[in-house]
Amino acid sequence: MNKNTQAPEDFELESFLPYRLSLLSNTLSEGIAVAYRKPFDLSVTEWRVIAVLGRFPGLTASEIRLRTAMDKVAISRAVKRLQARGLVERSEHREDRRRAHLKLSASRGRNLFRRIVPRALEYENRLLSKLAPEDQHLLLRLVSKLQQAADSLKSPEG
Amino acid sequence: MNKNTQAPEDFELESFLPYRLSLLSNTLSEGIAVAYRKPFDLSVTEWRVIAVLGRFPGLTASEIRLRTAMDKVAISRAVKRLQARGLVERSEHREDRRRAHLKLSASRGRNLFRRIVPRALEYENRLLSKLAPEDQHLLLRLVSKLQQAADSLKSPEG
DNA sequence: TGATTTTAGTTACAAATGTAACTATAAGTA
DNA sequence: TACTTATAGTTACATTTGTAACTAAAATCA
Repeated sequence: MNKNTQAPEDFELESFLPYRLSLLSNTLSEGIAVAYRKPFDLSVTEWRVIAVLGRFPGLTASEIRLRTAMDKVAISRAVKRLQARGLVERSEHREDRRRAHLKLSASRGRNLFRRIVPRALEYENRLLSKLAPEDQHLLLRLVSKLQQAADSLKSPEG
Repeated sequence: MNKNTQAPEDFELESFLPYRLSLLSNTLSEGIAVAYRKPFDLSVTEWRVIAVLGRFPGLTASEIRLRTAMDKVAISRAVKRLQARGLVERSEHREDRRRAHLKLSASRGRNLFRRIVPRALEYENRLLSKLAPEDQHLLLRLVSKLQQAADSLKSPEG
């Protein structure tokens, strides 16, 4: 399935799937940065927090973590900064004072969200439009499959 | 091609391609780390330098950069550490004293290379073996296509 | 040839990220 | 209830990574 045989001397990094996906992911990352980092001064983590809260207002930090596989420290930092910028608000949790519900602020936060999402989607669309429609579906299906496969290898005896 | 419409409120990060590829790439990264980071104390960049020099002995740092899209500072640091550990050797460039040819040391360096490559390939194989053979080909083809697409969007008016 | 610009690679500093320890609260248990 | 353990989230520190400035050598050019 790629040029690599089992002979070490023939190993080609360029054909190695983890390397290629890492490259691709970095390229896309740079690409969408144009949608949020440059114009709105947001880090990747901050954008993800905004994206998740835009869709699911009132989540706690832990719930964001469950949804995004981001680190809890990273989330804490992102929320702190977003709050300081008046983009995110926190409110008390009724029966647990350790937690806090988070949501985009009605004006600045949600406004930002509404401006970023179309840009992000536009980038994704421009990208996918370079593939034939059937390839677009295939790609997403295979990415899902591969993610499953990779996850299963993490647990003992995948 | 995914669940995202143009309505911001419906945006689902989980369906957003750049996000999914970033997740996938991170999962694979952790996965192959078992092949080189834990057992041999190598960073991703260090492993890449070793991989490239294993295949193409005598490259200069700039040539490594051209082949791998890694940053020149990152390469410089990786080479420095690998050299200190006796894994990489440098030799003078005949007609340009700014450059240096790099290669794995005959014993320790090449030895390491020969031990890592099978582990890396084994991980890749285990991963790909979870996909049907025709899906394996498809995946690699689509990754290539998408990389091309992403690259073309970087230059003015892709 | 001498002056200027480019290139290879390194060093120094700043910013981002990861890891561990910590605080506060809640839950479990005896 | 008192005591122990677990959880949510933060803070502090170490490590990694990125950016800019720098050094040395080579190439260009007048």
